[in-house]
Order: sequence, then C-alpha cells, then structure tokens
Amino acid sequence: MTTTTTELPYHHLPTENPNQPISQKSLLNLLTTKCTTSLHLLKQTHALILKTNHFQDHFIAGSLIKSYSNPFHNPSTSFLQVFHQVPNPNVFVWNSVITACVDNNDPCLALVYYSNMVGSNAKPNKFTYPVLFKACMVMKCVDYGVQVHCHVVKNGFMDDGYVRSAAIRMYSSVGRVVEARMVCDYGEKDVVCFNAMINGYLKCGEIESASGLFDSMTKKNVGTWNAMVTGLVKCGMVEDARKVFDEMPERDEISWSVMIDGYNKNGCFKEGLEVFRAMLGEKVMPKKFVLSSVASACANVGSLDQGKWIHAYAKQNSIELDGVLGTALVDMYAKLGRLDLAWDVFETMKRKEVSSWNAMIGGLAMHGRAKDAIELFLQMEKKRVQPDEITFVGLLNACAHGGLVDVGLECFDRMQDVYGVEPTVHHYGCMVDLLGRAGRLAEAEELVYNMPMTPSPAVWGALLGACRVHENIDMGEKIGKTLIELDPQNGGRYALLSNIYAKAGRWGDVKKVRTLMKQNGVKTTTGRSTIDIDGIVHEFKIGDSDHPRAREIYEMVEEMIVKLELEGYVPKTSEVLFDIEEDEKETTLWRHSEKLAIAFGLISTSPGTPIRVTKNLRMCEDCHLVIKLVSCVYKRDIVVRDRLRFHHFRNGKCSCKDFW
DNA sequence: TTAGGGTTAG
Repeated sequence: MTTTTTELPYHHLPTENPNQPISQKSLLNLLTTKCTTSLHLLKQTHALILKTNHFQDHFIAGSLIKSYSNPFHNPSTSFLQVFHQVPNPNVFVWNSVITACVDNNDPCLALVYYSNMVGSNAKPNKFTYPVLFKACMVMKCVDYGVQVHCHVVKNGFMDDGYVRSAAIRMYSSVGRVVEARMVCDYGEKDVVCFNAMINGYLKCGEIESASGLFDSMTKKNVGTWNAMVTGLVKCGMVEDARKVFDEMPERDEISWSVMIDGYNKNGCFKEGLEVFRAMLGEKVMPKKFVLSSVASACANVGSLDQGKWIHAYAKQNSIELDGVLGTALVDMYAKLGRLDLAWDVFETMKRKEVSSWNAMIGGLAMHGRAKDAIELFLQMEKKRVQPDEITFVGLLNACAHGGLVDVGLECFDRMQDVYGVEPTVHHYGCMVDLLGRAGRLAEAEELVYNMPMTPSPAVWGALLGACRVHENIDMGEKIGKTLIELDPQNGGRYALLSNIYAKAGRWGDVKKVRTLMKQNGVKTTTGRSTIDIDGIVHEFKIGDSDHPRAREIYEMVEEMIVKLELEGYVPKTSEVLFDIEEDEKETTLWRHSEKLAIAFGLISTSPGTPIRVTKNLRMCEDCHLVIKLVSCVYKRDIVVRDRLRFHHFRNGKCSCKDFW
C-alpha cells in the first residue's frame, strides 16, 4: 500500500516557473494560505525566504512573524526569534511583533516591544495604536492606557477612527465612560466609534446614556442596532431588546443570533424558537451558531421534532457537526432523552473537543448511567484527550446519581493528582451530594466545613437535600437556617427547610418559615412545564388557565382524579409549602404545571406516542406518584425531564431510582 | 504601499 504525503515539497510550490526567482507575491500567498495549517510548510517557506534573500524585505519579514504567531502552531517564542533576526526593523515589522504578542496573550510583552520601538529609529504609525489599546484593555490597566492615549495625541493619530474605537473600548472596559465619550466625540463622526460607545455604556449598565446616544444617531448601521440589542440582553432586559430588534430596518446573521441567544440566556426558550421561525420565514439561512442556540432551546423545551429538524437541516446543507454544533446536538439529544441519537452524533463527529466528550459524559450521568459515563471517560483517557473541570463535574454527578461513592471519591483524588485539575466549588458540591445521597451525612458535613473556599449556597443546598432524604432533622434545621441567611432571596431554600419540618410534622415551624419568607419579600421561581405538540411548544404554569384548551385540560384533570382514586391514590401533601387547609392543598397539587402539561398531552396525542414533558424545576413527590399511576391507568409512556434528571414512566414504574 | 475597528459564538 502506498502512502501519499499531504504536504508538497518545494518544487510543487506555486512558483510560476521553477527557473524564475520566486516573487514576493507568491511567498505572501503561501504564508497566508497553506502555511496557516502546516508548521512544516511554514518552516519550508521560511527556509525559502532566507535562501532567496527575501528576508530583507520588511513586508515579508513582518508577514513571517505573523505566520509564526498563529495560535495553530503553538508559537510560544518562535515569532520573537524571527523578529530578532530582522536587521533594522521598520514600523511594519514592529507592528507585526506587537500584534503577535497580543494575539498570544502576552499584552505586557507587547508594551515592552512598543517601548523598544519608540527607542529605535522606527516611528509608530496609526496601525500601532489600536493593538496597544487592546493590550491595555486585556491587562485591565487604565494607567498604561492613558499613556498610550497621550502618545496618540502627541503623534497626531486621534483623527483615525480605528485608533479612537480601540481607545473607547479600552476606557469603557474599565468603567471610564466619561473618557470614552470624550474620545468618541472627538473630530469627525465615526459610526464604529459610536457603536463601541453604545456597547461601552451598556456594559457599564448606563442604559439611559446608551439609548440617548442611539436615538441621537442619524446614520445608524446594522452594527448600531446589534450593539443596542446585545447590550440590552446582557443587562437582562430581553423585552426591551426585543422591541429594538422588532424596529430594525434590516437584520443580519448577528441580529438573529443575538436575539435567539438572548432569549435562551434568560430562560425564554419558547420565545427563542419563535424568533427562529421568524428568521426562517424571512428566508435567512441559519449557520452553525444559530443552529446550536436553537438546539439548546429545543433541549430546554423538550422539542424532539424541532431538534431533529435542526439536525436534518445541518445534514442537508452540509454544515459540519463540529465542536460547536455537534456538541450542541449531543447535549440536546441527551436532554431530550434520546441517548441513542446523542451517541450517533457523538460518534460521527470528526473532531471531538473536550466539550463534546463532556456533553456525552454529562448526558449519560443525567440518565443515571454512571458506569457508561465512567467507561466513556476511560476511552477519553485512551484517546489522550485532556479532561477539564467540566468533565469531572459530569463524572462526579454520574457517581452521585449512581450511588458509586467509592468511585466518586477516587475520581475526586485522580482529578487533582493525575490531571492537576484543582477542584472548584462545583466539584465540592458534587462530592457533598455524592456522600449525602449515600447517607454519609457526617462526612458530607465535614467536607463542607473543611473545603478551601467559602461554600456556595448550592453546596449547602446539596447537604440540606441529603438531610431531607435521610430525615436528619437536627442537621437539616441547622443547615437550612444557614442557607436562608446566605441566600435569602432564593425561595427554594425556604421550601426545603419547610419540607423538612413538614416531614417531621412540625407544622408550627412550617408556618414560621412561611412568615420569614414573606418578611424577606422572596419571590418564588414559578415552575414551568413545556410540551411540544406538532412543533408548537405549549407552556404551563401552576394553575394556568390561559391555554386555549384550558377547559378540556381541566376536564381531563377531573377525570384523572377519579381514575387515580379508584387505583387507591392518596395525595402526598407533605411538600406543599403553605399553611393551608388539607383539601386546598390537594387542589393546589392538581394544578401543578407538569400535571397540566400531561393532561394536555393525553387529550392531544395518539395512544402509541410517548408524552414528553420538560420542567425547569425539580418535580415534587406527588407529581412523581401521579404520573406513575397515569402511565399505568392510561397505558402511556411518559418521559419527564426536570432540572435534575430523567424520569421515564411505564406501566406504573419509573426508571429513576433515586427520586427525592 | 502592504496591516488594523464595533455587534454573536457550548
């Protein structure tokens, strides 16, 4: 069998005629094309440059520095070595090396080279300064930034829009919006400077100033609108962002992407999908980033059909399932309960990144398949893929759900000893969960008190959850109180403590928790359940009556009550927080969002198809019980994914063993 | 001369 070399030897390089001397143009062409993906070819070209005396050409030398600084080649110091070979570097060569330093995350070195440049014969030009401002921004050092600004003024480059926009970004990145605005208002109006300014204001939370500037602009471009939409989304003002978005005279790929992603980040997945539909309606072709955002929205509302559509669309349009889109699809299918499809995507991905492995391991963990998650991790080790902290969060979660305490403990040690991954507060949370679920409460508590950082509310929450399951009232009470003090605005914390009291029959204390909650003015996060019927996402909140088919849904609920009571169903009211009458509690329970969603599923789907519901919070014990019975009485497969994990109900049984 | 800016990205 013969092997073919992918890299061509010299005589195949595109010299027009091998007897003619190679031109500057073809060398530059080589550097900017083939050499970007092959260090070998870059070295060959370097040799060719030296051999043909082209190294004296400053433009060639500078371009060579740029090529060596390409992160693809893991440059470290190679571009510096090239730079130091250049006799009497001119401004272009200096600019090249300064840019290369910044591109390789060494902004400090960029400033060192700038000061050397100033000390040499070469005079900085307008191309020198944008990258220097960037260096100061990365270093978060406004003092250096001010010095650079002085040099700009002294050398007369304040008229340049590129220089000024970089200065605006530098100043506003450290909150100095007044200085930024002064730079922005200097000289000729430049739309990019204004856009950078709008972005700066919004990053500093100065919404009024941003909209003031926005309104004052007469020649806005798409970037201006995008800056406004992006900024508002980042300030958590999705509704306002949407208003601006709707007014846009034209939208580009970024506009759509920002809006869809903005909805995602604020938990409004249904709205995100609606915007995506509008995008398709306007015949805009989505690319991989939008597709991956939409995949995530599908995962979060439980839209398997739309998720499959995204996958098929990518296939049809030959969009590669790379580290971004492929991983998003793996994660999506796993969250939609289709580990088989997640695995198909994972296997077909040519370039798997750590995040891809993480998504697959996390997916297995979520489904309680701890052993498979560990097996996959071993494969990852074999393939010499360096795991990161997220990998271990997935593994530890898998161990916690699967009750593999010893494996989990070993994993925690190996993470540090073998992989040098320092445990974060998340890892400690997993460990507390792992020990707590297994009933090793004392060890879990000890870990919380001995961890090297301040325990986050989530860590306390894991411990408290364990206290509740293992009915350790004393520890639970202590932890519950600590947790409420630490995180007084989180309604879930009160609910947990209240549940602990309720389980112990301490109704007086339940009442006290409720009063405290009122005093602290806590807003509870409402549970929302979604179900996708024929591509339309239906969302339910507790006691929802907005749905067009609300009457039928409640009739179905009534029917369910009758049928389930015949099966001997008794409501589990212990998790109802409020100090209300017992029969009222039962009514409340029946109005829970997942029950409404399932009632709707029963009336709107055919008997053979599984009913898939997704809930943003943890399912309560009563819902778990009811759905189990419904699956039996109505002979339906029901899949509910809540915030923690999968519950697959069939014939009155649930695949999820560790429900709490 | 040649190069460089703002808005997105699991």
